[in-house]
Amino acid sequence: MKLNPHISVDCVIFGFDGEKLKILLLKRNISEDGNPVSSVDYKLPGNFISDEEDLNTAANRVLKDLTGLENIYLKQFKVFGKPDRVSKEKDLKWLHDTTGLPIRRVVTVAYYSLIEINRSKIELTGNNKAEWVSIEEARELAFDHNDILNAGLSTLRTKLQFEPVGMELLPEKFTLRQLQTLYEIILSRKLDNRNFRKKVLKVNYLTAMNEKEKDVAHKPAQLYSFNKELYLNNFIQFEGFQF
Amino acid sequence: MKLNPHISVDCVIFGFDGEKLKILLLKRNISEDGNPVSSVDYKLPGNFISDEEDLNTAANRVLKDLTGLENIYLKQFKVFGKPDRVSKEKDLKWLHDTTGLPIRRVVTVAYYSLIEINRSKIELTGNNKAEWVSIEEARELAFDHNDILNAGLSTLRTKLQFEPVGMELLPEKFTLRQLQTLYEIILSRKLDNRNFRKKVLKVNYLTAMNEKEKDVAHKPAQLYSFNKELYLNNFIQFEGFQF
DNA sequence: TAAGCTTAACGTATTTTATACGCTAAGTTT
DNA sequence: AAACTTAGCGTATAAAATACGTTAAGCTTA
Repeated sequence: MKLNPHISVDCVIFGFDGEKLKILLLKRNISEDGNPVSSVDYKLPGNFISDEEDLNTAANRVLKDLTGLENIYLKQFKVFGKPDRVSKEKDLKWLHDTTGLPIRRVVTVAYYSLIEINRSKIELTGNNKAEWVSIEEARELAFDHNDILNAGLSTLRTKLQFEPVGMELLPEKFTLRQLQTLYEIILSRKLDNRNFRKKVLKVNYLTAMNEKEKDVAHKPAQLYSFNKELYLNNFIQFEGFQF
Repeated sequence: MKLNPHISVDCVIFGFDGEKLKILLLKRNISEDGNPVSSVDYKLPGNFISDEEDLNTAANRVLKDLTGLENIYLKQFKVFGKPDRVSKEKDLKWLHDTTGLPIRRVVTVAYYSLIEINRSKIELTGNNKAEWVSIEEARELAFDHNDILNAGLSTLRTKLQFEPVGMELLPEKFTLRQLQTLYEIILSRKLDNRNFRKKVLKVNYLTAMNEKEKDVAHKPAQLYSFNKELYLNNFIQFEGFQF
């Protein structure tokens, strides 16, 4: 029996809660026959794509179905396509086909997405329960999803050096401290706050709001917002903060 | 009738002849019924992949079948997958399937490759004739191959800024002048030769040979080679020349 | 209410890196 | 031997990255 190749889209969805970098995973608590499973299983959100669907459309659909959000930062970053992808027996139960056949080979187009964690209304019902998991805890994923996650994380780190993508993970109004903490966490190192501030304020696409931080036990900081249009207009090839 | 998605691998193969940046294209001179065609048609080398084949393996196979070369710089850079990819009637004749059906949708995993132009023994026979075409002349490609080519070129330019990939396009022994010319052509601007030399000689992965240029009508230059192992060992995340 | 704590916010000195440009050397061609 | 061409070394200046000092503004607590 010859099986056709199937194309799926998987998304590494990043979020930031102010302290940790997180990713949105699907947790399988209950096996298909209704019995509880002993081992906890996570997988990246994803789906097979239909013949008529554009890849980017499919990725956006996965994101919308899960979070309810649209027009979100979402970029393709790699394709995974080993034919022996499904090697472990237990992984087979994750795989469905419209024909009901098990799938021996899947080509996965991997996307990474940056979303503001509080805007997402994640789906808590159903068999696949969505959950924000911090990077350190996100190990032991199904299939080759660990590889995909690591590749996505590496892409995010690299991207951050050359394009101001950090703002996508923050609320519309944010302080420079929040931005710096985010950079520090993604890059895994401390940054000098005075130099960070200098570099960041040199660009013109950060607009100071007429507003300050509230309910903090110290001097409240100025709030800023990211002017995406202004950034895109001045964008030549690369622009961002290099640390 | 429901058609299954098909996955193909297309390669943007770059070469450098000392003066121009070129890409390896397949030229179709004769139509399928044997009559000459009026319009010249080019396409990128590529192939459909079988169910059992790894994507990278498939790309390497395309490269080897065409040039006879193995272990060549070859990197995946983007996936193209609009369902309406085949829109023009004339493009249909390029598409085959093992079943003989026309293909309505193809997902293409695009690779770019850097090869030393003189090492390739390209296949000059057969219906699809391979030809090195300079970038400026490479217009009017079949399907969405123009998009793929442009994306590949953009990837190469960006990559060059951060990793020393230029050497892949040069012979094993090369002069700094050759290297500079290559950089100038890919980046489309003149570089100061004294500063270029300073920056390039600071790295440790360029080894001076005990040999000089020959048969030139001026002072012969020192020959260098690229020590790939040394580069990869010292490689942290990015290293290269930024101009 | 004053002292102490925390983070915001501004500034300066130093080092490193990038850029601009002058000049001599070693070959070939005429 | 003079003219020509590219190789190859150096220095002076500008720009960017880094290190670090200091005051300000609000909150908490004694």
